[in-house]
Amino acid sequence: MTSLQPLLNWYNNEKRDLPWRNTQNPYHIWLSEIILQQTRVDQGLPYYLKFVDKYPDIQSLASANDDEVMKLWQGLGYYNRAANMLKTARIIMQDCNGVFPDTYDGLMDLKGIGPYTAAAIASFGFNLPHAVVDGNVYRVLARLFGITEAINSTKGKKIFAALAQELLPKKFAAQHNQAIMEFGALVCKPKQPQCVTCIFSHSCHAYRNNMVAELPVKEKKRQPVKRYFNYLVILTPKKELFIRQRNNEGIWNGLFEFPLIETDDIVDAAGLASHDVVLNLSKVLENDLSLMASVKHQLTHQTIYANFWLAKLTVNQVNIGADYLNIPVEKIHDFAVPSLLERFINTTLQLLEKNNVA
DNA sequence: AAAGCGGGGAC
DNA sequence: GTCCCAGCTTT
Repeated sequence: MTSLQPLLNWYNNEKRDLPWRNTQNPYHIWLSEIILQQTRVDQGLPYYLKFVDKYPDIQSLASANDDEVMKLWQGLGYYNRAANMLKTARIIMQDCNGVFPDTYDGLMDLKGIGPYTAAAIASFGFNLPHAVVDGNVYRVLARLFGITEAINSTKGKKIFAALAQELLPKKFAAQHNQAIMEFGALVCKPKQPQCVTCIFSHSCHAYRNNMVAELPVKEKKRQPVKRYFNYLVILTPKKELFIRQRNNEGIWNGLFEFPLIETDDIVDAAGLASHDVVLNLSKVLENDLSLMASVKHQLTHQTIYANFWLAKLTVNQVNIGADYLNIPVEKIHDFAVPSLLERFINTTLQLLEKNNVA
């Protein structure tokens, strides 16, 4: 295996029709690449269409409202991507006259753009000879060449980056980069790769040596931690509730949520009574806190057990802190919230409203 | 070098 | 349940 020459022909015959292909508009390419970071094409596609429609150029994005962008990003995950995208759009407007940098190094200076995305924009947008190395490329090269170095080790990253660059046909950088990623997504898949009909089956090191299932090698990750969230759904007589924007550099940064009490273990209503927010409410509660829903939510590195507690008040005004917003129940749909809350809002809270129990 | 960051699809 | 996806930032 010394050349990936058959790849371009395969790509021309088998490629999917995707809206960010066959354009050299750096803004559109950048937008698609940010959205697709650690995100499947099927999942990212509707978001790409929404963003292009609402923000057709970098100027419209740069002048957008932060919370509005976050709302459009809701459900896609890795929310710092949206914040960094907005920062970068504004920097390009202010410092670069609205024109995207057209060099790899210039792109690398921007927030949210790393080695992969810089190579992608450089090749797709400007046809510069920089090889992309994403999850697909790691897998394809590891198998074709039988590389057992871990793809998430420093040494491994260097080896794969150098090999990818060496294999790049410099006159066809954009096509080749698209092709190898598409090949990884459609043929050389993580599970059940299509080895029998693969164009490289005669030369693939992993296939010839029965190592396909073992490659690529990845150093193991740690165990998810368990967290226990208690959300207070505080309802006033005139049907308003309280939310707050997360601003702690942790998960869901920039999203909104109900008042949250995090505990070290599962607690009941009595176990919440000693916390400040509940103490502040205690004199104006219509009943004790009642459990509305109990939900398990799996993130990559955290397992969140969330309980939603209904706190019906006898008064409309209550002082639980300056950073809380007091909004009519139906306005919750205007705010970007974690998927965990979105599901609760569209099920349990919706029922509560409909039955007019509130 | 290692940790942290989402959500969903495939198996 | 596990794995992984057009990765990047921070420490």
